Amino acid sequence: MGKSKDRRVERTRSLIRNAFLELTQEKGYSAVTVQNIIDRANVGRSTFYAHFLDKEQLLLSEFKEFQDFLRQQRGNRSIAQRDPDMCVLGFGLAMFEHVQENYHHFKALFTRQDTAFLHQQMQKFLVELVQEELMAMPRDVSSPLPTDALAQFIVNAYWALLFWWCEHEMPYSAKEMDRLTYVLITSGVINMLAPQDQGTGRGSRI
Amino acid sequence: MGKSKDRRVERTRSLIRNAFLELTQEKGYSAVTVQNIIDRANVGRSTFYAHFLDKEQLLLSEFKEFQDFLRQQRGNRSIAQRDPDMCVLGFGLAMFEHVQENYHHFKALFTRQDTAFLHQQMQKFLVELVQEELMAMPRDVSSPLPTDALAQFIVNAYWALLFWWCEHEMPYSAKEMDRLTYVLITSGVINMLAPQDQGTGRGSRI
Amino acid sequence: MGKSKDRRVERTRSLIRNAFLELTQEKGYSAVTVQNIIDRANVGRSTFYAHFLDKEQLLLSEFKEFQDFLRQQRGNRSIAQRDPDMCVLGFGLAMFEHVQENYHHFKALFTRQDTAFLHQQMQKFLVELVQEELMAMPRDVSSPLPTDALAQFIVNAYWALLFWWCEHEMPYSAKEMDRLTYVLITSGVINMLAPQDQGTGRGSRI
Amino acid sequence: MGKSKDRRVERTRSLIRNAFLELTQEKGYSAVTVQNIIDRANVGRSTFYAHFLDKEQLLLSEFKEFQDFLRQQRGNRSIAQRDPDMCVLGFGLAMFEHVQENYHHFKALFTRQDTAFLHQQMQKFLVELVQEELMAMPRDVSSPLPTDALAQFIVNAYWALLFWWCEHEMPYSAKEMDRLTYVLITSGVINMLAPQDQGTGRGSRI
DNA sequence: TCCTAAGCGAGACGGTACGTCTTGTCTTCCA
DNA sequence: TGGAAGACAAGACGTACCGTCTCGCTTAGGA
Repeated sequence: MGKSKDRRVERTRSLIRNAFLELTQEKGYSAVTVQNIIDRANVGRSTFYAHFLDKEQLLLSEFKEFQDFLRQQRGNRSIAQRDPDMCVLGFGLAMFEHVQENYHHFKALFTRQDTAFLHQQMQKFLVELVQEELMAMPRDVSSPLPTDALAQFIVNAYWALLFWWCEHEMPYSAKEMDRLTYVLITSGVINMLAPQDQGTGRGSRI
Repeated sequence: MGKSKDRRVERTRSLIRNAFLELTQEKGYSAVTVQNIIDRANVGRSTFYAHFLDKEQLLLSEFKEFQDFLRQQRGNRSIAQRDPDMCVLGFGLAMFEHVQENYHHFKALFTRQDTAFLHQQMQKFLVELVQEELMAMPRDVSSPLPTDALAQFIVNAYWALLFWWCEHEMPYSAKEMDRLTYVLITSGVINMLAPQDQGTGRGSRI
Repeated sequence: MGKSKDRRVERTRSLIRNAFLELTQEKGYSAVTVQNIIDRANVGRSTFYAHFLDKEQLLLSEFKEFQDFLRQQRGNRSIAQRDPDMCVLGFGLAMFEHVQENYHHFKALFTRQDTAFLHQQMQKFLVELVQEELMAMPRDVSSPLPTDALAQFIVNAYWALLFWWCEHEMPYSAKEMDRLTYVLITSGVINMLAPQDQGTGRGSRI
Repeated sequence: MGKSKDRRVERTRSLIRNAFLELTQEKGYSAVTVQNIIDRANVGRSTFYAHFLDKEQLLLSEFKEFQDFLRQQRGNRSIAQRDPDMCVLGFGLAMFEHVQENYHHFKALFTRQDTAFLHQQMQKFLVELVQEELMAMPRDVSSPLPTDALAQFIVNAYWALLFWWCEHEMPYSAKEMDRLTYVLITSGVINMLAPQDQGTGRGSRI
């Protein structure tokens, strides 16, 4: 009863994804044409369109699993809660680590000025993720900024640092980056400029 | 030496820019074609290319004046320094106000998912602006993060809030937005969640 | 010897032929795709190609039996020869009658401007048929036109009238059509314009 | 005021038509792709489609002038009428001659089995031409066949002989072909088989 | 005031990539 | 294990834009 599918399907998808990955790293996302991809993958034009709506969706599909992975970090909260620092921003370390592992791929996608839709898609996803967490937290209702604005800020901070990190060939470890970002977000720039009290001793994460 | 120029030149540029503005607001940047623009402007195709390199540069040229305006805020520092809050982040209020004044234009450019290059261009510009300021500041050399990373963080924070503000039809005044962003950046999220000491009393701006 | 084949084979061929017939009548031959046929017939793609070389051959195969039927009329000559009119052009009446019986099918195949290969195939077949007959006849060797040209003329005449007949929803009986065509071919247009001697009394058919 | 058009337009159309002609003769009509044509003509794809609806219309447009030429033969009737043979079927000789002059082009278009639409288009045109003439003639209203059927017969006869002529590398002169066709049409096959009175002495053409 | 260089509209053009379509082959799976 | 189902490569199609170009017409500004 298991639908079983044709084994070729997975092979073809794989050929296409790999060809795309290679080409993206070689020439940058927007310079790659569908023709390039199918030539490299030795695949028919219609086959490409049978599997992916277009080049954009192909890229986004690559990030679906990344998103699932990040979302899954939230599931680990029961463990995370034992470590009081591992809470709302639990996805941070995982994200830095994942990017580090697939450095070449992300580098190609971050340095070029195309792929904006990717960034927006990812940020939108993260905003939702963070927002859900924020809403679940007990917090002062008189807070001046709505939750979504706050989430926007947090995600952008992470993204900015992630971007910078990639562009500069990862001068810090993933753990350090996560830590630094966390401090910036929670305690602000002050601690970065005049690190008198280092901010982190202040209590549990957020 | 006074080359005097043909008066028609300015007229033509204006026709093109207006047509472009209208169309962008109607259909979003990426849906507008050069053909659309020249039709609306009643202008020949070659005329368009005589004045602008392409559609992208046309948009960027619109932002050149915005950038000059923002850069100019730095020149006002002598005055600003009397108000200790008006320092490195002096461009903030001006930016919120400018966007507010040209709301419809910015709204079209912010809500859609195209125009990534614009955002990147603007952020790159702002990063440089902020970075210069940061470098001019006396600061602890042992600061864990390099200046450009810090600038990246600051600019992204402003941009994230600006974006959010536009998307939600400006629920706060420009002054309030600037204030909130400032607090987020300097003192972190803590103050937003549990606003016990409001953060601003902590000292002069950065 | 009668290995009975697989009954499914015949069933499948039938499904395909019927689907094809329906679709041809609905949209005209050339608008029908192999995909259309197999969808309508609930049959796999390879199944189609297992049974027919391609769409064209499928149509031609439909006409094979028609051709056999027409050729068979020559076999009836022993009877035909008693009627001196039933000779070389003996296939004529049979052809008109057959078309009349399968009017809807032929209508679809004649009115549209595709199916040229069908017409050419049929005409080629008829030309051979007629030519054989002509060659068997005792005739003046000094005849100005070669036999095949003559056969070409004769067949085209029949086909032209058949075509016209179908297009105009068969305003005459099959017998009348055969008679008229016969007269046109043998005695020419003269008799049609000024039918003084009606031409048919001139002797036996050709 | 005189439209004058761009001179390039005519040049481009010419390049395309020539490329098409060459290719058609080399590989046959249906084997020629639009890409082939524009490659050979050194012309952009969109340019092709700006000038011609598609490959089919390109071919038909080539025949428009042929049709005009044939129609024009009717205009010569005032002269024709002095020669009583030159009347309704006046287009015949002109047609055979024209085909002879452009033999290679027509050969390519007649021998292959793809171009059916061309034949039908030309026949439809000729049927109308002949029909108009027939209608203008004083004739017995009791004629058994409608004018259009008669026209169909006449045109098909001409076309059949023209086709045969081309396929066999023009074994007769254009004048002879016209004569033979004329006799077949007016007096029927009888005269071809037993050419006792050659038929032409019978009076004026039709 | 005339003349001439430039600005301009109009739009043809070569070119590139797109997403759709159909064909005939080839592989997998299932009864 | 033989035949149905359908995935696949191949490649033509017609469309949409792009940025370059060639025209003449109009018009401003210097002579």
